[in-house]
This record gives sequence, structure tokens and C-alpha cells, in this order.
Amino acid sequence: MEYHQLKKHILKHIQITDEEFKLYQKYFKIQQVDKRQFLLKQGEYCLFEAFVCKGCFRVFTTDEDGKEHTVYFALEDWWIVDLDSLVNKVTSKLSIQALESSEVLIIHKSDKEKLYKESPKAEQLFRKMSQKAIISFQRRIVRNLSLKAEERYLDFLDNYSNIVPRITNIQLASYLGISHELVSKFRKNAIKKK
Amino acid sequence: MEYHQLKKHILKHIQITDEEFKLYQKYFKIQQVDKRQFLLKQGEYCLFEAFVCKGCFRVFTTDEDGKEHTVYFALEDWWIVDLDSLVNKVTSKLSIQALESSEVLIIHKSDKEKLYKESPKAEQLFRKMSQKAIISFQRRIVRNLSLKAEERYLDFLDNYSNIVPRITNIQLASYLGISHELVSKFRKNAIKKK
DNA sequence: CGCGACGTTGATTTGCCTCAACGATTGTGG
DNA sequence: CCACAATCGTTGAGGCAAATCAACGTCGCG
Repeated sequence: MEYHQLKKHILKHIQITDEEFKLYQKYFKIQQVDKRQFLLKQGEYCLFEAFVCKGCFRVFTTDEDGKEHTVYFALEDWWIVDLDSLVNKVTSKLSIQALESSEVLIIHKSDKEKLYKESPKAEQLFRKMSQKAIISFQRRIVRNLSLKAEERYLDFLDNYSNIVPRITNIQLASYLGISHELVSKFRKNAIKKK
Repeated sequence: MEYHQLKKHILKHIQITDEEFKLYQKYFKIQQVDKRQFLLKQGEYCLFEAFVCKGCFRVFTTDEDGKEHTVYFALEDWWIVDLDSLVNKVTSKLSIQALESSEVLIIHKSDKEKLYKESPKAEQLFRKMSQKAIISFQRRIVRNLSLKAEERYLDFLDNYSNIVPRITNIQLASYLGISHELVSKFRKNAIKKK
């Protein structure tokens, strides 16, 4: 079941045979993640990459003042990883936490290397997924530069309406880069105007 | 000469033979770009990807109010492209302009597809480059969320000291997301403290 | 030389943060 | 299952960082 979901996801990017998919099945392990459980804690080394089958995650960093800043949310069919830590072999500046009881397919760094060797198409898969990630980060940077706080809030409601009901105002605020009190005020505005 | 630079760059990511590099040489064309000339204008379709051999580019978007917002600067050995437009076949929200008299190696979208077919290692190359791009965008998002304006300015001086002398205060401001007057004040502060 | 883009500086305004108080909701242990 | 704590959401007051506006000096270029 979980593997079927991964397969469906992969097929959106590349064509692979049932035979080839067995390799993926071999390297990806199912893992349950409790609500509030961490898949990665700031300061650790990220040695995995994970595909979200079910649930919701938050990828964030905590600064010196103890403030949290959300890099992104990951729902079903998203991937979670701290690439900086994985690729550059440095300790992670990010934490990854489940916001709900969740389920992931997890692949260890070394198995991912094996996969690249055994299934060269995996290169293409991860290239295409990386390109999608770049596009979405790039869009976010543009929005952060060009929109005011309230516009960013409304934009999030429009574009990520599926995420909104699954996160708190505080978490949303830490993604938008504003205080949660302000989110509350914007929400009030939005309801009034509706 | 220009091709040598590209080859050196590629060899940092993957191992290829002289033989294989000839394929790249076939598809990448040298192009001179005058100062202030646009490689891509907002509203056009991005049908290329380019490697900067010499010079300096600015990738930016212009919003409804006519304000410009810089997504990134590209010096020697960087790549310039609007992936969103290239991959999703939509008109570009970005413009790409040379800030100096420059020189690029440019590859057409369709030739890139051919290259992937003829040299599967190109998949790996672009996957690795994409990962680097993700890491740098992700770092920028974290900085934008967690640092104040002056901290972002000082951080840029530290980390991109090679870019600073090649751009104007206005362009830097449009990257940092602050007014150019503020950049001027921060600069004054920084000199005083030194 | 004169024009336009850039840089500097100060005065004023404003968007957003911080702080504080309180109600609502969720979670937990007895 | 209830009581209590903890977290979350709301609202308002006050303060501050940064934007805006304006004026002026400088530089490079046609």
C-alpha cells in the first residue's frame, strides 16, 4: 500500500518497470512516526531521505533567541530531508518534526547511493524532483521579497489551502516570517471581507 | 578556453572522459553579452540554460508597482536559467540581465534533452548542481526569516564579498529586500565600526 | 557640458513587533 | 472522567525598525 503510493509518485516523473521498482522497494523502509516525534534534530547529521505516505511534517530551524523559523511543511507525497547536512556532511541546522501521527518511507544515505548505481534512472528521478524543489523555493523567495505580510498570508491561504487546516497559527507565522498575533489579525480581516 | 572552464566546472561534479566532453562542446555555444543586455525578459519563454564564463548577471523580477526584486546574482561558474519557465513551459516571471560585458556558454532546451539521452551522466551532473542550488536557496530562506535587515547586509558582505564590488547599492537592496537608503546607512555603520 | 543614474543624509510615516491580559481548546495525570 | 496545566488564539496598547519622501552631491556617459 505505502509502496504503491511511492510507485505512483515516481511514475509521475520517470517511467520504470515493475522489475525496476523492486529495487526501490528493497531500499525504502516503512516507518511510523508519532505526533510530535522528531525525524531529525538540529545538530544531528541527516543520513536519510524520506517520502511522506501519510501525515504532516514541519521542517524548521531554531535561532539563538529560541525563535523557530519554518523552511517548509511536508504533506503526503512530499519529501523530507536536510540536503545541506546530507550532501555536505555537516550537522543539521534544521529539525524535522511530525505534526500528526504519520508514516514515511525512509531511505538511508548509503542505500540511496546504491540505488543510483543499480538504477541509473534514479538520477533522473531525483534531478526532476530537485528541479521542482528549486522552482518552489524560488517562488517563495520572490513572494517574500515582493509581498507585504498580509499579502503573503492571503497567498498562502490560496496556494496551500490543504496545509492550513493542519497547522497552528504559530507554525504558519513562523513560515511567513511574521508574529502569530499578526496572523490572527489577518485571519479576522479575511473572514470579515468574505 | 571557455570550454576548458566549463569542463573544469563539470569535473568538480562528475567524472567524464575527453570523448564524452565533446558532446557537451557540441551543444554549448559561446555567446557574448553586452553590459545591460538581457538574456531573458519577463514574459518570454525561457528556452535555454547558460553557464557564465565571464561577467556578472542579475536574475530579478519586476512587480506591479515597478519594483525590482533580485532572486540571485551569477558570476563566473554560475548557471543562469528560469527553471520555472523552462520546465513548466510558462512565460517567465524573471528577467536576466548582464551587469557587465559578459560571456556565456548557452545550451538550448532541446539540445539539453539530447545531451541527457547521449550522455546519461549529464543527469547526475544536473542533479548535483540542482542540489547545490536547493541548499543555497534554503539557506537564504532561513537567513531571510531569522535575520534583521542589518544582519542580512553584514552576512552578505561576509559571504559574497566577491559580488559586492560588482553591483550597485540599489541592486544589493533589491536582493536583501530592503530600501537602498537603508543599505547606504548600514554601509556607513560598517565603515565606522571597522 | 548636461543629463540621468547612483549614493547620502535627514525628517516623517507606517507596518509590524513586543508585551500583556484573557478566553478557548487541547492534553494529561490523578 | 474530571481537574488542572499547557498550548493556542484573540485583542489592544505602545514602541521601534524600516519604508517613504525629499533634497542634494557625485559620478559616468552620450
